[in-house]
Amino acid sequence: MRYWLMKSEPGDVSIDDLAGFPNQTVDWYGVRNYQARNFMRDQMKVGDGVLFYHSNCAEPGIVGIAEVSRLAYPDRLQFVEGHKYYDPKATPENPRWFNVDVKLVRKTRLLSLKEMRETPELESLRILQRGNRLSITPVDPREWNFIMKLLEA
DNA sequence: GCCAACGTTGGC
DNA sequence: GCCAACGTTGGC
Repeated sequence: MRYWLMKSEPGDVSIDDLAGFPNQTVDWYGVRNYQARNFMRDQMKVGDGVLFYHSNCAEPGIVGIAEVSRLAYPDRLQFVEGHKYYDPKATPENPRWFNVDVKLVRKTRLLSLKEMRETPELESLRILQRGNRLSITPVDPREWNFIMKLLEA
């Protein structure tokens, strides 16, 4: 069992969008970075914990807890010609991009990027490291537990 | 909109 | 395989 932080732009899929989706589940489409893909394809298991993070918006931060609800499978959009996420080098026989399904556990208060930066216990969070741009990053169990406590408060 | 940081592409 | 050019991310 691992823990992850997954960024989503609320203009694309927000926590409220997720809450309104059938089964409160979304296929995590559109990842086109190999490191992030590898995390999904090679490491994520059903039941892994997910911090749902709003990025590229007015109030960036963690807004909910979710879980991996389906193992990685080929991202359908890589095959859709003309789509933003189309990849001409991908074929159904040899897909390049994968996604898991993510299911909402519960919405939380906003744990803002600012607050995380001001919290010494979270210094080691990957997302806070200089220059980090990865949309999916592993979260240490200690970091996860600490964040769970912060979100209860 | 700016721009630092970083990933990808493609000529050589 | 190098590396300059270009594209993207994402906070501010």
